[in-house]
Parts: sequence; structure tokens; C-alpha cells
Amino acid sequence: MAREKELRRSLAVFPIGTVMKLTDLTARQIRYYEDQGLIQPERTAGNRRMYSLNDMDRLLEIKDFLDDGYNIAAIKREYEEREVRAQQKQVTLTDADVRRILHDELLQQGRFTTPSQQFGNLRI
DNA sequence: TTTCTCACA
DNA sequence: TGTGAGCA
Repeated sequence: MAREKELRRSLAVFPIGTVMKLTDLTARQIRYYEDQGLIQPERTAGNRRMYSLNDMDRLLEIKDFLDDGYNIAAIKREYEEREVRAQQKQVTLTDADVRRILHDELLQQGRFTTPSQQFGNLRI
């Protein structure tokens, strides 16, 4: 998914009333899931909770998990696992970048650029 | 009017 | 998880 689209999905623009209608959850439930750490909506200057499309998707997913018999703790673990996997993916990408960089360095050997100069232009 | 926090005949 | 109180 394009990062710009991901950013749009992360924009918190819905008040709890809208989320209630779109997810068919009560305000009580939505706030409770937040207390349990399942979602972290933003707050306005007036302390109003504001939700993003991603929050909406997560709430709908939480509903499905609950229907399937999972308890709040299990769902929380699932999201913590996803967070870990996401971070590991980042590390993997970084390692891949490093390998590509070293590979490029080898290709540059014997040519006109020096490793130090190349490294100065690398962006990771 | 809507949302917030807190508390429980 | 529901519901009502008292605010902002």
C-alpha cells in the first residue's frame, strides 16, 4: 500500500458517535477496548477521542475476534505480536539494504568512486 | 447536542 | 457491559 494512502487511513477524523454507527459498538465498548490497550485513538484539544479508518478496521476486527471466542487479553497479545513482526520486518529490510549497499560498493571497486564517497550519499 | 469521567439501587 | 450524574 502506498505510504500516502496509509497516512490517510491513519488520520484520526471520526468522533466516537460516527464510530458507533459504523461499527455497531456502544461508546462504552469502544472506550473499554481503548482502556485494554487494543486501540489508541487521538484526542482533540477538548479531550474528545478521534478515530482513524485504521482504528475502525481494528474495532471491527476486535468484534470478530470476540465473536470467535477470543478474550481481550488474547486479542491484545495478537496485536502485540503484529507489532513485533512489523519491527522485525523493518530490521529485515534494513539488512537487505545493507547487503545491497555492500554489493554496490563491490561493483564500485576498481572504478573511479571511493567507498567513503559513496557511503556519504547512501540513504537508509 | 455530543462526549467525557466516574461510580453503582 | 449498562446506565445515570454532572461537566465542558
